[in-house]
Amino acid sequence: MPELPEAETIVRGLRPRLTERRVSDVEILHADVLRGEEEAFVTGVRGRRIEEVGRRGKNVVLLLSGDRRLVINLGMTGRLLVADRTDTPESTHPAVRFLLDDACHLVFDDVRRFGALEWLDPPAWRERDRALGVEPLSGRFTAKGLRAMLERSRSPLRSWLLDQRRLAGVGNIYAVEALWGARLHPRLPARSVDEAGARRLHRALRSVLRRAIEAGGTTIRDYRSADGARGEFVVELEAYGRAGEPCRRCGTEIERLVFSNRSAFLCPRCQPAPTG
DNA sequence: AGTGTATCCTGCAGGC
DNA sequence: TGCCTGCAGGATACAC
Repeated sequence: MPELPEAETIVRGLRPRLTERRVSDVEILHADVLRGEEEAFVTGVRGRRIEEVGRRGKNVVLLLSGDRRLVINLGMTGRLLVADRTDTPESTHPAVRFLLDDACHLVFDDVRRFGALEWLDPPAWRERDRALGVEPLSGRFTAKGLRAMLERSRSPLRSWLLDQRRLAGVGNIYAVEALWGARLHPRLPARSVDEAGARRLHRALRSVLRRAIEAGGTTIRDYRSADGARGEFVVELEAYGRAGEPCRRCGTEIERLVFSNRSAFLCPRCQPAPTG
């Protein structure tokens, strides 16, 4: 999906355009992207004002009047596009359209419809928020804290990083990139990372996420920001999608390996395989 | 606790 | 040109 940097880029684009706007109407084109009842969703959202536009992990969170939240998980191919008219060149698979102040549209567009839109009251939001791990760019995420969390798990590092209950917002691209940056093998068991390794991983995670936000995220194929722009971080990827190409640190060919049904990429020299 | 597998769904690239 | 397979940024449920 859109991972943390892509969600953050979308949020920054949406914020000035959505804040203080009223949702005057909602049009559901594909009800399967709604979690929960369509009726409840429409009546819950319609007529409310958008007070804040935020992010939690990979989720875009719109705070609506009456302390309700519209939580949007973009899945693999979800987009949130703002447009004056109903249709834009970027909106190829509209699933939900929000009419704002009878003036412009917020379109949730999703080719594969793995995305999910949910309308939450305060208790449901608290529960959702609690289920997600620490924000990796917040001050609460420290190298020490990371080390302590890693010590409690035998899970391979790449799987460990993808679990949203531990860190919120890291997906396959940035997990792979951070592990390359920290010189740690994706299959290395979390608890065998030493203190220096944990410090490198902490630093690499924050660095790659920050740099990706600066570049407006990574567009492989479908991802677009709120105004339809592509994410330019793709040219800065060191490992993800580079199988067979030389490692930019040592020149060794980047390898692809598959586990947990997903591709990982690594430099076999910089990121030595765990022994045993 | 962790892993592999399947599922949701569509599109695209590559091989033949 | 068409058909087939594999692959894709995610989340979740299941069996083992």
